[in-house]
Amino acid sequence: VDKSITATAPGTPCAGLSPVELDAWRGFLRAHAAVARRLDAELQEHHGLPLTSYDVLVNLEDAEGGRLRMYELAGAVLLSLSGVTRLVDRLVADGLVCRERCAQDRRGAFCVLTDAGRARLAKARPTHLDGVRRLFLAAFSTEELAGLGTLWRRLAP
Amino acid sequence: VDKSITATAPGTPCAGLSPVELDAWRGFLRAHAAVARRLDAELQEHHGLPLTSYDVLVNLEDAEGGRLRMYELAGAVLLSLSGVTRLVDRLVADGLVCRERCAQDRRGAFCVLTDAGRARLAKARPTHLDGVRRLFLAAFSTEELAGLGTLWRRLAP
DNA sequence: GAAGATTGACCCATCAATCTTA
DNA sequence: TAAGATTGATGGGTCAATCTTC
Repeated sequence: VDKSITATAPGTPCAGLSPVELDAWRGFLRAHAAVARRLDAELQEHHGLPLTSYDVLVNLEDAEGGRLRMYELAGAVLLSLSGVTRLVDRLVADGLVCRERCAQDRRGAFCVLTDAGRARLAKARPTHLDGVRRLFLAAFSTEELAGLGTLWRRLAP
Repeated sequence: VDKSITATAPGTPCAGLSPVELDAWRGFLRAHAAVARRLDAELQEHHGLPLTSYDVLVNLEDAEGGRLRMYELAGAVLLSLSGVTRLVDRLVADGLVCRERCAQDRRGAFCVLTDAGRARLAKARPTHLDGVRRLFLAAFSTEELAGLGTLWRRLAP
């Protein structure tokens, strides 16, 4: 019997992954690590802006009135609520956003993009988009990108 | 002219991404964040083992003699050298690995899998593999997985 | 001097507990 | 009591500087 695929010791209560599965999975992990690392480094070097901070600015600019509730921001940037609190603390210190108490529900707070934040984002965006194209998009055809898009949609939320 | 694709203000020195590009890129980021988060949580809950620690144990077991130089380990788990030093510190404290000075080159150090580490890995592996299958592999056909594998190979190292 | 690895200072994120307002 | 957000404690990571051995 050919055991070359699993390389699992006899008696092990689980079978290993096939080469195809391994390549898809490990490649996915390596791809993410490599691209995210370099994008963050480039953004940091040229604009003093970590990737997560950039992500916050982008989401605020896309939002109505340049403002988002803290919990909305957390959902948008894939961070915990407390993580967003700290992140916004830093951005406030840098003058890129400000907080605004919510008028109707005084428990709530908005995070609002400042003019300085908008300006910084405008400068950083070309760097970031260039990086995404160069390090990720450029490797694939339009059809392949469309394929990837549909594949991602299948993963459970 | 149809500007609906870019949504970029006039005068902006870069064009935005197309919907197809956005779906492929953002989906990639969300997919990674979601899957990695849950895998780490499951491993941590059932075996008290973070994903990076698990990754170290796997790489050691695959290696000749269950041992790897620190710099080799760093390359394998996609961490900086100092990051690996800290990580191995923790694993040594847990008794899952031990350090061994290199005989030929006394600057170097090996990280060696202990029996306890091997045992812990054997228990954790089914949980991890099940998670990878359930949260990632199960969403795709074999052909699609093979496709993903070839796509990842195109990204620059 | 350079390679292999560690350490010190610091950055960034999470969970659980907390504070405030509804 | 519950919802929105922040805080304290802690885990885990990076870079730059350092120590040892080649």
